[in-house]
Amino acid sequence: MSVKFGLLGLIGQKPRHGYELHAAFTAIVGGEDNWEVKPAQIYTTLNRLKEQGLIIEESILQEGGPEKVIYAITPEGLAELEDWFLSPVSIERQKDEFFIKMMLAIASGQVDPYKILYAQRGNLYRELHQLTANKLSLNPAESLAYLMLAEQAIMHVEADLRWLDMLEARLDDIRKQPIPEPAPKKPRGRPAKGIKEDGQ
Amino acid sequence: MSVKFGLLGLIGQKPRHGYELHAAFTAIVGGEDNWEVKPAQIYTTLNRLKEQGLIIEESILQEGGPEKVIYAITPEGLAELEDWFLSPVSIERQKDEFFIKMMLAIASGQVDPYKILYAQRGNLYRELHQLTANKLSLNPAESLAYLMLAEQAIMHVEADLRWLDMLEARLDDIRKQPIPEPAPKKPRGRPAKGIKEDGQ
DNA sequence: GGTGCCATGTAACGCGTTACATGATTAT
DNA sequence: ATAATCATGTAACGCGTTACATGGCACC
Repeated sequence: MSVKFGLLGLIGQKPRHGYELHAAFTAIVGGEDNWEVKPAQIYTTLNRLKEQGLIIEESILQEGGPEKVIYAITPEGLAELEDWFLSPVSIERQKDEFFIKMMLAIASGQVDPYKILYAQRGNLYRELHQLTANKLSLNPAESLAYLMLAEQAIMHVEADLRWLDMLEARLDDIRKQPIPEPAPKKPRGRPAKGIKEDGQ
Repeated sequence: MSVKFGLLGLIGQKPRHGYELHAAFTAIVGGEDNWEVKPAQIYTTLNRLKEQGLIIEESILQEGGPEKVIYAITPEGLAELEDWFLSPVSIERQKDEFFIKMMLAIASGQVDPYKILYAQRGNLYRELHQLTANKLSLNPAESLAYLMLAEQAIMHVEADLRWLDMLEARLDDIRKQPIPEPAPKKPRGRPAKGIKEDGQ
């Protein structure tokens, strides 16, 4: 959704063409290192926006160079954009692949969970180092916004590291507990709402 | 990728059928509240795994009930699974929709950035409250793993809240800076590697 | 006979990616 | 010439979602 509304918002500021939108979007998200958007996605998203009637092809320029298809926002697009601005950003769980790996390693016994944990920690420290280097390369006098982005990424990695420490301390206890397997096949039929199944 | 390898890992433990895998996967990720996997995704992923030769249809049971298609892992599947276990989990940037909203609001002047910031903060506090309530409802004696999951989510939200505080403190300064627009159209042609373009 | 679980799918769509393909302009 | 940027797209795939569709079993 971010790309869709990002483009819509940029077109809402002033009519633009695809290539320009690609550059503007990349600039807004803090450069390619932070979020690389492929041209293909820009153009397919623009087509979808057009099909949905949120933008229209305004004109095609040639100004002594390659063709440029200029898109402009429609009243419907403006309405959707305002909705988006005012609606809260949903906080999505991060579908943690690491946790699945961990649990499967514990459950199957095929791999040492500590090995996975240490690998992850090494990875996070490497990431933290890189993020810090990147942050230090920024000039706060001219790119405060990017500095904030870098700061956010760093804070998340630091949180992950602290969490890994907690996990390590409790790993042995977790291993002792029965692996969360699906509840052992309830008897068939209709348990219904108000029924106390094998009530204690 | 998590679903793909999650299922592969579960089948690697023992042959299973789709419905069972759905239950087992849901259990491993901490229940539907944490990560709801739709049956449709299970079955389509199983088909893809089969097409890739990582699993095979082992048998079809009927045992006086509905049909069950049992899948088993292949040697190729086992090899891929081991690779997955040993490869580091890539740390993905979270494609932050909130940041885009913020930057667009600042750039366009159509919406008050503070309004968006406060809305987001309210949202995060609501989320934190819910996560905390959920955490307290867990019994550490039998679901330590889930407790760790809850803890991780809480730590992330807390980090987001601290970051929002930083952002608020600097918002006025950010607004004063020129909005990061794409670099003002470099002259055409070939700048090449070692050339100092309009060197200072 | 209805409710509800067990069990399996298909079709269409949304979003994103990789890879491929085209062509014009301009500085060297 | 050729390298590099400007500019636009298509095709195929991967992953995930929503919605739809089917049918057996068993309890009450």
